[in-house]
Amino acid sequence: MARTVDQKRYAERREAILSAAYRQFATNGYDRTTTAAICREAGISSGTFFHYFPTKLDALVGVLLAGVETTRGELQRITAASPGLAAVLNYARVWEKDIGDEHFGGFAGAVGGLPLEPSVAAALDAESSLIAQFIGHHLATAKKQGELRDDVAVETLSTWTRWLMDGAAHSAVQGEASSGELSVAISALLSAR
Amino acid sequence: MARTVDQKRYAERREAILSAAYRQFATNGYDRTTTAAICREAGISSGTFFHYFPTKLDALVGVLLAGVETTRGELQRITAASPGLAAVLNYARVWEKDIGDEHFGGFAGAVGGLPLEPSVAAALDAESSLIAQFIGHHLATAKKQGELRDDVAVETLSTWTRWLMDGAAHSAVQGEASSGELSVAISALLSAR
Amino acid sequence: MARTVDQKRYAERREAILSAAYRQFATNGYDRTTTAAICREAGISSGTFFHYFPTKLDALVGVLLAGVETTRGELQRITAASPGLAAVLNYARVWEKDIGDEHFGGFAGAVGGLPLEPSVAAALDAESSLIAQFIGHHLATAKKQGELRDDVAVETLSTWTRWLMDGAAHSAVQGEASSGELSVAISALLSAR
Amino acid sequence: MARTVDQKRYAERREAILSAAYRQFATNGYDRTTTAAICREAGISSGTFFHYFPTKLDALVGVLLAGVETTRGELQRITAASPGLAAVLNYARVWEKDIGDEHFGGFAGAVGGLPLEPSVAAALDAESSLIAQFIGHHLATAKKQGELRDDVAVETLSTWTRWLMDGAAHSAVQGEASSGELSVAISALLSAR
DNA sequence: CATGAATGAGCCTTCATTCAT
DNA sequence: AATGAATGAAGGCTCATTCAT
Repeated sequence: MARTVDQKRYAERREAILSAAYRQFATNGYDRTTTAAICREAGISSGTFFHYFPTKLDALVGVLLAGVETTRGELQRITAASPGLAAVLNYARVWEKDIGDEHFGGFAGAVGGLPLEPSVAAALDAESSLIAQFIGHHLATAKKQGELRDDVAVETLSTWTRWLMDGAAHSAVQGEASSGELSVAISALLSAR
Repeated sequence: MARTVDQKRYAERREAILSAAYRQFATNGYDRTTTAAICREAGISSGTFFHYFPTKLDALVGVLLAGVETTRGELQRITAASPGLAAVLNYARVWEKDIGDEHFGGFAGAVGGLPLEPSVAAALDAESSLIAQFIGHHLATAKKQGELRDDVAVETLSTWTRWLMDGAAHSAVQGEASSGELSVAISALLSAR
Repeated sequence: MARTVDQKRYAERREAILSAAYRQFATNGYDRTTTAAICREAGISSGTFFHYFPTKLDALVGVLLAGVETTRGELQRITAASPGLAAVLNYARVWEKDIGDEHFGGFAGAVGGLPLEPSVAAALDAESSLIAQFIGHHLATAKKQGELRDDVAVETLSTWTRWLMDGAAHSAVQGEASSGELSVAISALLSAR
Repeated sequence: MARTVDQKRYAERREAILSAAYRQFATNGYDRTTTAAICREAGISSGTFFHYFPTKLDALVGVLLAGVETTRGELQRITAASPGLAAVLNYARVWEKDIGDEHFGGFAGAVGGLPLEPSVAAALDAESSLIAQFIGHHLATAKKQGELRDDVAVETLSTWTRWLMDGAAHSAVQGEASSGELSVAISALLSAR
């Protein structure tokens, strides 16, 4: 029983630290975020921080991997609900909401500025692979169903779709809002006409 | 006479420092780049560095503004050579070459990770405004000439074009090459069919 | 328990740093005192120094405020022991001993040379107000008891008394000893004859 | 002829640098005054500064020695005009005006904060010896003329007089004005009653 | 588990002085 | 004489990490 309580307490605290770290990284960038600031925001001591994450980089990787899990869940949900082009467009809408988050841009920048540490690169790769695979899979289905234009290979269309998503994300970081436009753009680019 | 020599010498040295700073920022990120490393790479002393750039941030802004001038030159050249859709596609090819540069990605990340200092933001704005204006101008011309699809407003097409460019840049940063594809994608997205 | 020990240890260490800082400031002046020198003299690391005093200026203010407390204590002791003119003369003797200290002059100079930072000015004000009030209070009593000359207002006599004290301090800084003369001078200036 | 012009030009420029240095030292203290700031205020280049004063310390000594000359002149003037106690009181009035100068305090502090360099100490000594000798001489005369109290030795009265002057100077530095009071205090302390 | 005092390497920046022109 | 670019040593301060309690 105690074990159960401990594990719950442990998980909650870990979550709290991750959340604090995310906000700090997003606001100040990785290098300018001090572990002390994370501790303060999470309401813990520096020693405690160390219990959960041996190094600052571990905390960043933790945030990143948590993001991967969230993404995985969203993709699964969407896959279950709608196949083909609709799935991709639905995810574009989710994406658009994510990149509109006040912290998204800062966090993306914080990570981008890093000389790619292997563990960070791995987490980043995991996330983008997940998405690339999702798009590839559903566009292949869409192709079979004749939903896509015919003059360009599916693989190329997948790449272009990701470009639009990343580009929209970049715009969002610059503070240019673009509500609802992304899925329209993707549709315009991919659809058979 | 001495004046002429001095100014030339001054400009050359400034250029050399800027170049060294660019490579360092690109490789290690802004915060992890030490002024000592820039000095070493430029072959100058720390005192000389601060003679040219009072602070590390000033050096970054210097790099950025030099980039703006380069971009301005390229855009003028292209504008003079080809109007309308062709101009945009031509710049897309230049862009594709730029983002393929081994340092481009690192430098973009280095800048992105910064809590936007006003001077940095201003330089960044100057560059993107230049490009946005260029694209807007030439797409408007293209519209008049019937080169563009009719179902989407020109302003929207401009935004989508920038999305594709930024997205391709992001891909390049991730190390995914995309030789020649960008202009094809833009053409596919914009062209009247 | 641990708490008690910690607080004691903390206070002792703080005291040791303050003491080292005092000697350094007195010997070399504020600007020429390096935090490294204070650390060396106190036997601590640079990090520890900043754990106790975030900036070098904070250490100076700490020294100053500790001095204010010492002065407050002396004045209270003297006030309790002897009222009127005697109290002032007794404090003059304490003052004479203080300014004879080998470090007094240097420290006074170190502080005087500073472009008055608000926090330094405040500490300095606190000390001189304490003394001015003490002198004013006891001379007023002396006046009532007919111990003072009658041709000059009490407030003026207070000022003059402080002038003699400050002047004697200045002499001491210049290395001119003046054992026991200050209280005689004050007495000669103030007494009813 | 050219020689005369050169010498005049040299002297004027030296004067200008000294004046700029004085204001800078007074405003910011010796250590915090940069040679660059002195150059800027004097309207010269760093190289020129070096022609006149090989080191920053030399500039300070220059300022100090110029002050000694000024003081010497004042004392001679007063000595010629009035002997005995009157001379001392007259100089007290001059002193009071000097210490009221907006830069006096700062400059005094700037010098006081220095770890006594021999050349600085020498200049300071020269000035205070001048004054001590002046006071000693005129009080001896006053003694003979029966202008002084009888219960204290002349040497002691000289010391006390300097204490009052230094103390008043200290008050002035602290920003407490004391117009006209100093000579009254000295008179009250010294006079036969 | 939790705490927070302690460490010390490393960074940006300043500035007196030199010297080629 | 005058200039101002160049130097480089030195200093205050930060912060990730450790460890005794």
